Amino acid sequence: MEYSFTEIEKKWQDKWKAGQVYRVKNNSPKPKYYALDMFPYPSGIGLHVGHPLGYIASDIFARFKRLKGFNVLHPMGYDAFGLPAEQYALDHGVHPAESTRQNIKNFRDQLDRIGFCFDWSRQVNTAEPDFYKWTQWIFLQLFNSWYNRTEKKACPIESLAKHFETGGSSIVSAYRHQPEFSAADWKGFSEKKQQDILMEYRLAYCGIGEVNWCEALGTVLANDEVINGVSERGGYPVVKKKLRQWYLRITEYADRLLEGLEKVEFSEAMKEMQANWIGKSHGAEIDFEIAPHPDHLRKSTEGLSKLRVYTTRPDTIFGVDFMVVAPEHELVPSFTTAPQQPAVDEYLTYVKSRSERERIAEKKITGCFTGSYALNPFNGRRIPVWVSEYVLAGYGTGAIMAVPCSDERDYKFAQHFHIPVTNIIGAHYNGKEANPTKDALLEDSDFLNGLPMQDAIALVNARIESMGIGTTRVNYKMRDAAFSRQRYWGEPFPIVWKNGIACALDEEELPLLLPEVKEYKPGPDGEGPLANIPEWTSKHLETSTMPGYAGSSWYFLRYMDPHNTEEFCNRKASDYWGQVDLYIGGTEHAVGHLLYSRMWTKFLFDRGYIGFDEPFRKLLNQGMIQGSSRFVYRVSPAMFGHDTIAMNGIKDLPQIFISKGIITLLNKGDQLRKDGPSTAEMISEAIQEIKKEGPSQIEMIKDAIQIILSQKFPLFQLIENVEIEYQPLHVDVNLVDGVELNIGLFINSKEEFKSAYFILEDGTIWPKIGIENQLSSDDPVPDYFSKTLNFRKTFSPLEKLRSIYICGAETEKMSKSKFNTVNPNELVEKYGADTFRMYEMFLGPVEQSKPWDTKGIEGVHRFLRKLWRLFYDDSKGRLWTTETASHDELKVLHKTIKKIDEDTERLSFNTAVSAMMIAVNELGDLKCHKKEVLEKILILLTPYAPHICEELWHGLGNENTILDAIYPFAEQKYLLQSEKQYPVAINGKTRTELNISLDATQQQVEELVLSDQKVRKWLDGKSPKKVIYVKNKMINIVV
RNA sequence: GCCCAGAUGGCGGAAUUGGUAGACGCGCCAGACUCAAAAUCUGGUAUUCGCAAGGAUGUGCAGGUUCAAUUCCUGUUCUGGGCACCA
Repeated sequence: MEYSFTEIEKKWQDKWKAGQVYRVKNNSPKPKYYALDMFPYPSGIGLHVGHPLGYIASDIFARFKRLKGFNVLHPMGYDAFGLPAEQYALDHGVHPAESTRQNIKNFRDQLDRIGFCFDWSRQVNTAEPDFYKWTQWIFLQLFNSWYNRTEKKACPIESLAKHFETGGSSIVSAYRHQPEFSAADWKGFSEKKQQDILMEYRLAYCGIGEVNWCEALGTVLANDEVINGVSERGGYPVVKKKLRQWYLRITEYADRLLEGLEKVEFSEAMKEMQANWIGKSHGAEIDFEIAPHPDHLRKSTEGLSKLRVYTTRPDTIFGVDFMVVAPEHELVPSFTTAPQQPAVDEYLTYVKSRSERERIAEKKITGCFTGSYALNPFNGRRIPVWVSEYVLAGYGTGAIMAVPCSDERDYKFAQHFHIPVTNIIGAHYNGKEANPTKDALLEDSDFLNGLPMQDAIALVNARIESMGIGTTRVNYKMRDAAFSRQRYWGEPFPIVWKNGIACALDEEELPLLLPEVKEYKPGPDGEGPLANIPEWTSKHLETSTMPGYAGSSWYFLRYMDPHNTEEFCNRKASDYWGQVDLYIGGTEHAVGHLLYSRMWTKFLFDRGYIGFDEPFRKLLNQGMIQGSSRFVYRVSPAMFGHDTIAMNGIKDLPQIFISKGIITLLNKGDQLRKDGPSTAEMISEAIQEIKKEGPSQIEMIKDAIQIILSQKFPLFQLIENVEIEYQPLHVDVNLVDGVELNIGLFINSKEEFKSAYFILEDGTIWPKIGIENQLSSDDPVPDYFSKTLNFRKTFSPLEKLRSIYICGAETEKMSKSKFNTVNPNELVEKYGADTFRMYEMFLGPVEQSKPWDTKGIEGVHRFLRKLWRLFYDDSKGRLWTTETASHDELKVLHKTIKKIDEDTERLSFNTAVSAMMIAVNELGDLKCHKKEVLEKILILLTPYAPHICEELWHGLGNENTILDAIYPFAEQKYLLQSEKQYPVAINGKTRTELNISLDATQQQVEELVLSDQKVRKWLDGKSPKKVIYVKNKMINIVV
């Protein structure tokens, strides 16, 4: 009996499907476990091998937990709204719903082949009305809530209105409305005014924000779509534009999002990233008077008398050498003096064309003096006020006091514009770079002189407060989340505008369906495509749609109760399932999706809709699988001369490809030099060699090209004295084995490659032509080729020179255009789903990024066949027996149980797979075919390779499914050992090994060790200073 | 630029708490079986010196702490991810 995986996998997938074995109920006497994947965006490219990495991990864990007696929720769905579908619609006129449906079908088909244990009856799709109805509903709850800072929770907006009626704005602690108003004021306000005020308090509110505006495309662009200040599509100019936008007041949750990190099992790196994103800082806002200037009288002087800055280092106030305001700062126009006007205007125009990313990342220092001076409140010193793009309007007050001696960016700015630096930290400042220390004793700092900076902070804060020129302040780097998109393919806002007031639709009116459109072009004035629909605009419905992260902020709750038409999720269901116990997905969601979903969860908790306020108990970040692209190097037609090409037409150009090693050689090793010093050294030596003979070697390559041309392409000729030129072309990785090109596949892959010629790694030509044709295998290699061979040997002494074509390799993001995507379907067809699953796990730790490489998959496949052969022989049939297992066999079994159990539990799947291989190897060596042992091995393996295990399980005579087998436990008696082979080191270097009983005492060990022959030899008569004996680890003798 | 992570043989990786560096797999080499191939099996495989026994070196780079460092600390280089409208 052979292991015919195709048959077996089909058989069990069908049976499992028919038996609905993965259905899970919302009640069970078993403890619950919720294992969740970040659901995919169903892109048109389909699933590539990177996607299933996390899914396989969660699938293994879900199956593992089920075997261990849990009621496991393991669902899957689609995050179906998104830009690519809309872009596809724009380009091809296909409705996003249609292309998305297609893509989902394709995804589902691909997923099914891998044999996941998803409960598909719970599938969600964020773009389906029965799902987004509830996204809209939750949005309305946010819209109808405000954040009560006293109670530290979200409360209904009606309660806020009541507060205003009774006590005005000052009795609530909340996001603060300016200016304050009394209860009487409130009652006197018009409805519009009241609503405008309430809007500012809502957790989902409408405001004005800046967007990347591309006039030519008539649309708003994501930062992602802007490259070097122009649109990615078309390369049109992009400027900032102010637009009305919806926001989520996530900043009100900043502290709770920060504190919540202590309650969850995220990696420290992840917590740090989130904490940095939230960016809580303690500092002070300080007012600086602006020195009067004749120009100021000319302009409106309102608000001009002072400039408010935010600083985390008030202690450095005597080191302020200049002020910087953001280009968008509202006071820039009034600060600018007449002589500086042209320069400032020019600068502002420049900044307007810059994306925020560029502004922060650019190493180039830019800025412009406004002409105004601020006055240091403590000593009246005149401080020039500059405007620069490195200060962002959205953070703090949009203005900073620059202290070049203690801040790196301020220092570089001062250097660049020749602003003198005041040193207030004495020897801590070396005059060459800023020192952000907090430990220095302050100098030249008036009343702070001699104080440690650390202590001065409080003193300055007290002083500014008593002077009434400032206040301490907690600030967050995090900004409110922009929640609207000027796009079509997203959830419509359930909002109607009546006389400029945003009104919520009634719950009965949900879902507000996304209407059909004829075109997906943007609407007028930066509005979305919905603004092009008269029936929509005539109802005064909001024309923006919600962003991609709306649906993904709560989808994990919907899985708990996916078909509920009355509620987004019944409280009983969410109480039963509770938090996601294990959430698996990529780090790229570290600060987006994970923060938003955490906020939504906290909000729903505040309003009593769910009973927990952190969605994910434990997070595992899977690494990104990168594509490893392969290149072939085509001799550039330019070498044959443009005239010749024009004469012969472009179609039938000779296709000549040069192998990588020779290309490297032509590059004089530049590429390989990067590989590391040892290789680099080696290469540089080789280069020296090559240089001696270099020109003639290059001539040889040219000769080879000339031979091909003259014999096969007589119309072409090499230009005299031409340099060798070549073009790297991406070659489909599926045509390459490792780095060796499969020439046969390659030439058949494209019409133009049919008559290609290859100069191979050893310098020979394929197909064989010219002089080689006249040689029999016994003839000596002609001089020309032997020279080439020698020359290649000096270049790369480690490599075997062979007659093969070696491709160039580079690691890049997987993408269709780079031909480096690998479709799991092909691998599943060739090796089976079980092999594919195990191979993805065997690649390395789940959380580690790595380039994809298929070449090791054979090993895993071999392992499964080896396992099969413990049960059946290909010709003899059944091997397994019901004999009683020996002690050695049981030792292997129980050691393996312990290892697999522990490794799976700690999500170390790659080492579990290798432990499995060791077990099968050892059982093979022991010729163990005993059911008693094999049956338990199958249970250990079934989470990883469910199909083969189910088949063999039934082969052993079991009637029930292995899915619900009882997980074996490791018995101590087979694991205990009485002695251990200790490594014995002398001065830290291992010199020998000794078998010593595990319960030996220090003294016994010392005696044993020191009497050992080898040890004595190494001691060489000297007496040891110390013998270190670490039980169960090692022994070290210090001489 | 800022934040986070990573770097170990020809390759993917192992070493869970500072304690034998290179488990397991790929590749490669040699052998067995075979008319041959595939499949399978056996042995070898970090580098270097050595016939061998054995020695030296070795976890990106430069230092440090320690009886002992892939692991901890300082600095540094390179690669990957994120940086707010891609998902």
